Amino acid sequence: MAEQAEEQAAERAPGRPVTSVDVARLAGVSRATVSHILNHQVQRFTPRTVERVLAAAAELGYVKSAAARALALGHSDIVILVVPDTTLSNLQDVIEAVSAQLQDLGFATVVHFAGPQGAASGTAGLTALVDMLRPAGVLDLGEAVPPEQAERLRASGAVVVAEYGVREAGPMSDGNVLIGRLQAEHLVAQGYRRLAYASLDDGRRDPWGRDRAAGVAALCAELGLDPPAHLEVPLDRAGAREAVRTLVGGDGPALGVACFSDDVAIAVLAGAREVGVEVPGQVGIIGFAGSPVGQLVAPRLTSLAADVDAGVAFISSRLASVYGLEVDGAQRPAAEVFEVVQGGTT
Amino acid sequence: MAEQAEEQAAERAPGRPVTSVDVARLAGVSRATVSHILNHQVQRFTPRTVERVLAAAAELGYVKSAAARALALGHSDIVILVVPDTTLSNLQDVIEAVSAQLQDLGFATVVHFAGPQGAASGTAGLTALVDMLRPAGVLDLGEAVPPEQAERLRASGAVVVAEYGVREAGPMSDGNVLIGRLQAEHLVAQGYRRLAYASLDDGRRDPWGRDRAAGVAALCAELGLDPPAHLEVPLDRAGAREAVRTLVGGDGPALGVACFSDDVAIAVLAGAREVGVEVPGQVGIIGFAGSPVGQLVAPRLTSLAADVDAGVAFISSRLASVYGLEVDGAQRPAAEVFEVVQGGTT
DNA sequence: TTGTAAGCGTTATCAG
DNA sequence: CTGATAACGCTTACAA
Repeated sequence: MAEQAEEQAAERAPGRPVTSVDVARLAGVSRATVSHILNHQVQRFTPRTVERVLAAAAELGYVKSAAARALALGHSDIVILVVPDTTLSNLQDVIEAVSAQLQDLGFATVVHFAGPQGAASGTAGLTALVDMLRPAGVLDLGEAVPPEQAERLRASGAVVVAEYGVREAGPMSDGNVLIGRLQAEHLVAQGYRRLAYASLDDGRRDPWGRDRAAGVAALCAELGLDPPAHLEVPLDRAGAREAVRTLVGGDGPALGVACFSDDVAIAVLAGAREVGVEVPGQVGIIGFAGSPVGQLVAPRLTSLAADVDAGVAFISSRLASVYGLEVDGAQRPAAEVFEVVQGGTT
Repeated sequence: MAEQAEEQAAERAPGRPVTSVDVARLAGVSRATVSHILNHQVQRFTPRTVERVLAAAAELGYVKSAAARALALGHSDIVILVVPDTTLSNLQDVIEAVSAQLQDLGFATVVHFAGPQGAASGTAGLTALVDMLRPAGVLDLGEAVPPEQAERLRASGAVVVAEYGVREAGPMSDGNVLIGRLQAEHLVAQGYRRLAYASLDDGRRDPWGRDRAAGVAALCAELGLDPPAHLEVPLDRAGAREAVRTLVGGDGPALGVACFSDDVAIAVLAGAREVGVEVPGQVGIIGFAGSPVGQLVAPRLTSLAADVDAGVAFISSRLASVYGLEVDGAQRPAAEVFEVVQGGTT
């Protein structure tokens, strides 16, 4: 059906995009009728008219112009998903999951990559996008939108769902706290009584590290363990070596390290190898994401895998609630979303 | 200056955005004059008029409505970057590089992830997006847009820069051939007389593999070596083992493997370890991207690193030339963009 | 050198 | 039930 429609559209008007007047002509009604039927209640029209309009629209492959719609209405059905300047291993999966969920809610998603925080140009791109699209919402995956800009966007009428920052606690924050806690729980279960959190040090921002570390710290506090150390691990041998060396000084109890990602875990593993401490004997390592490459190194990584779909469901559910839409996803990530992949590093 | 302007705007008209008619009124000219001065040559107006208009615009904090502009112009300042359904390790770097470059040219970038080739939804999504946004351009990172659809989009008036496919040779294709050749040159320089190309087998598409392999093959032909074998490597232990086993049968000359990515190289390395062949003695491995994780495994990966910024500069330069903009980037990737990172696998 | 007026495609109001 | 008509804010011939 779709292919047929598109073919027809191509045959019909080479060069000019399909507009509502085309649909109106084909259906034998006025532009206003088309607009009404395509937006408001289909109820108030003759079934036959509705049928004709819908058929005509489908046949021509008609899509409302975002520009014109935004101009007339003041806002569009588009949601801008802002990706922070952060190293995210399974970024593609996350984006696809969010897009799919928003699509089910009737929103069209466009993804915008925020540049490095400093660059003035970075926020300019998003501003231009918001000005043009008047989006139904701006979803910030993690501190990509600075507070003052968020305010400016709200002033422009955009619904900014950016509660994921460290600044105000929200589901995103909760989710990351949970991740840290689950990693810590595994380490404790494996017998490690001294914990640490390892974040990534690669020049990019890390909006989630603090929450993850907080999750680890919370468990330590509950169990009466020492507060976890925090180390920043760069993805290179020398840096990893130094980072590990700072922690495995004396001959205290074995150290369990919860890592920001599998890449960081691999770095810690490399650092441990360089320093000459035994894994998992003296140091235990658990990564995050359960990425394939983690299973290819020796020894295989222990990692906390996440169900991406379920894990990001709450993001779209937030927007849905703003617009009063029904949604089946949970309001915040639960432990069932995660699962430990047992490797050889714990 | 900017803050001042915004404050004034806020004070002046709470609620309603500043339009060009406001500027015109304040400057004592017509809307047309404002538009002319703000867009075209400032030359053709009285310095005093120009001054007044500019001052008025600044004072009110006026910003052109992108929606209205798009509507009048027929297209927006938005560029859609289409990412193929491919596993790209440094995808984020590539996207950010392209975004930054386009931003400098005055475009706002949105990223569209093309679904699996078969899925009708994937191409339909892009079509809908193009119809909605009327983008200034559609940039295809690699065979994400099938030829028929590209034609259809062009018919809709979109500027499609999608010459990167294998179908028609272009800068992108050249670049990938070059990558394969440079990898092969390194392997040959290290003494390997039997080459192979290893692509990634993960269910996603691989738009660049053919060109990379062609680059390897070309060098082999020039040097009178046997044509390179081609193996598909999945990112898991068992699969990697099998892939390696098929190639290192007898006791022929040492085999040099040029890999699609560092992840694939790590998989080949793992496979070799499992099969029990020596690296770099019996098998030499060179990855691609020079990713950090490649330097953290043991032995360290030899890899062909790429300067992402320079490597993708030609993409934005293509669009710039279409719009007659000045750009300093080269028209196609050159060898200087790449550099071999010597590790322990060759 | 500057102004007038006709669109661009959609939505909302108000008649018929 | 359906259809004119008027915005929305900007660009751009064309006229003065």
